[in-house]
Amino acid sequence: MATINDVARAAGVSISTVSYALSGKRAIGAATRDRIDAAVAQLGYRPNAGARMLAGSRTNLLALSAPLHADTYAPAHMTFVLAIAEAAREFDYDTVLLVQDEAVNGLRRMVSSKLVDGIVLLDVDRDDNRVPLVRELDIPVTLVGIPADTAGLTCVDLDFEAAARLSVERLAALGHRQIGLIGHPLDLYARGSNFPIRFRDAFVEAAADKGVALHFVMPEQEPASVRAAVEELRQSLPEMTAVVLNANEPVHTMLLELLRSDGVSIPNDLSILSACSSFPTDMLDPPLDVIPLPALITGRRGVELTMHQLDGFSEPVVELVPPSYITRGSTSSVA
Amino acid sequence: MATINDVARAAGVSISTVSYALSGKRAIGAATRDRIDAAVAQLGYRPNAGARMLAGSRTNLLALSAPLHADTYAPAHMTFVLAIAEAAREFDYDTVLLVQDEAVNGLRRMVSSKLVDGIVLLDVDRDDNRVPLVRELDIPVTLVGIPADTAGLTCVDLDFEAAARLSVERLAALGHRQIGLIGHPLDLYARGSNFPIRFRDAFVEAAADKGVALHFVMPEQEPASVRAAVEELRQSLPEMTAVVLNANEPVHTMLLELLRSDGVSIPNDLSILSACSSFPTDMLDPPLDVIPLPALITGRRGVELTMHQLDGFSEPVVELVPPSYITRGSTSSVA
DNA sequence: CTGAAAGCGCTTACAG
DNA sequence: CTGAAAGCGCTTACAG
Repeated sequence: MATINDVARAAGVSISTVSYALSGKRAIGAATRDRIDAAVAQLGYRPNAGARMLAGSRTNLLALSAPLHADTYAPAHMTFVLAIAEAAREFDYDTVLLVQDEAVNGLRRMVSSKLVDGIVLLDVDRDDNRVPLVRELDIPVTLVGIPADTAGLTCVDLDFEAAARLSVERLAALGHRQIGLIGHPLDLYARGSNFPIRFRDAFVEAAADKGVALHFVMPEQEPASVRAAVEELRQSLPEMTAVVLNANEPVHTMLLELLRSDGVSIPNDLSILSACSSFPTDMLDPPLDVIPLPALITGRRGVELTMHQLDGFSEPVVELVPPSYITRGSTSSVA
Repeated sequence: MATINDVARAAGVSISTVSYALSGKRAIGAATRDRIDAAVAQLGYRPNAGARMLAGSRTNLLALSAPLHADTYAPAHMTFVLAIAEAAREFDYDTVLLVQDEAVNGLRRMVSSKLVDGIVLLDVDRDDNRVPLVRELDIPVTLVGIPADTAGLTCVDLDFEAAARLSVERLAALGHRQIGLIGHPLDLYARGSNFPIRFRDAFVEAAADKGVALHFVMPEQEPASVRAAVEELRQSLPEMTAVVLNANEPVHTMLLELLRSDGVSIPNDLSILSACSSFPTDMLDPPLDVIPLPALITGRRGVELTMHQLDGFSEPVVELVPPSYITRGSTSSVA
């Protein structure tokens, strides 16, 4: 493998000139630059990562802490991981993946061995055990997700509270007075999971504000449980005209299948809105109105905020991405 | 951050002694070792990753090439990624994640910058564009999955052919003479995806061997498509008494839901076997007999084979993990 | 616009 | 059992 010495020799310059030509950190004569570029291309030279880390101030490596809980929904999770790894590449960074219980130890290891320049945390719980560690770490960190106490932290996430309000407001404006809310499985809330709780609480509040009757169910991801949940909604809200889903894709499919076999027509008999979904709802039958969870946007933003910190921009911020509403014809006004 | 010099000074020894004490590469006096350990603990010393990479022969970093196709099934994929990242940790390795179109360029970058000691490839197609590159790379590589031409490559995967034969043999032994096979969506086969094709071809062959009538369908992951597939099976095989699923979890759920609403009793009316599934089939209703796709085993084995190569063990091998059959009561003999 | 040289923090022969 | 020292391949003041 060619080294910077080989390139310097081939181009007839010193290694510092090669280094500067490659980093662009000082002006280089056109002829010199051409000779260097040619030598680099011909030798297939690529700087040695270890040497660069040791001599320079950057490792060009980013740690992605992605602990996976038993109840982690893989597709959404994968979208975030992808978004972050790809965004990192745009800044010429590679991503070191930290999983599972390695969460806290792994972060410590990354930092004290100076392997990475920054960290992005995924899957942040309200009361996340990585947060205390992150506070004392002297390295750029961004949380994708909002813990209970954000003091001193840089965070980014969809504005779930605004998404919940938007859900209620849209349906209330269409005349709906009884709305069923289908949430995630119970244990997610019990564990202190982040966004399901934020969404639920804001939804309850917005419903109260708008004078909308609300019932909340948390089915498991299986047909029988979804069926029972729908029954419960019908019992509690005899005049229910709309359902909001803050749930995973399989629950959507099961619900639509169930309504179909019950002969329920959407949106004539029932309006349906999918809230904070990371999967495409236009593939469903029928396609559903949706307030997307923009994993690509928040994931990428997590990387950008980390890079900003690397550039010395270090004021902690909590960035909330405003929700958007996409119409697919699954809601209508009450007759 | 403490360096090896700080530790050496605190322990009253030379840095080489510290280095050897930490690596265990030569004998150290008990008293000396104690002083070094104490200094390391007190200073919170951890070797600088860049310096280690540059001076040593190992980077302790493994590249995981995990391109995600549009039709990648996230849960199975995530299980592999997890298995590999965790197995790597057991060898004191961290994992650099390479995604998407970065596939080929990313590998090149890893190798020429000497960032990683080895590579594991996931999601290997029959005719994978990473394979030619990997052949010319002078670094340990293991493919999890078997490409069409394995010359010179180290690969590991479930023995899908054996799994297909095992499926047919078990059902044939129970007296089933007409078996429906529900595969993955059509485009997977069209794209030259790896294991679905291997499974299908071996299944067809084994069925012929056993004199079993077979019909093969490839539904999309939606209720209507699964329903149509089942109809097609019933048309083609009027005496069908068993169905084998080589499909993703949602298709399982949809099929069982559909059979339930049709009043089909399992296994009395129909035997069902889930083949090469990476998710737990005992959570289904009813639980299904399964030949598991042991992602944890093959993923971990992929890492182990890479480590073997690092230790100088470099004969290319194709390791096929033998399938196992787990009974859950969803199959029975034909009356 | 370019070069000589120090130094980043380790590992590992070489010596004793 | 331990140490002094070379060297890994870069980056970046320091000089000119």
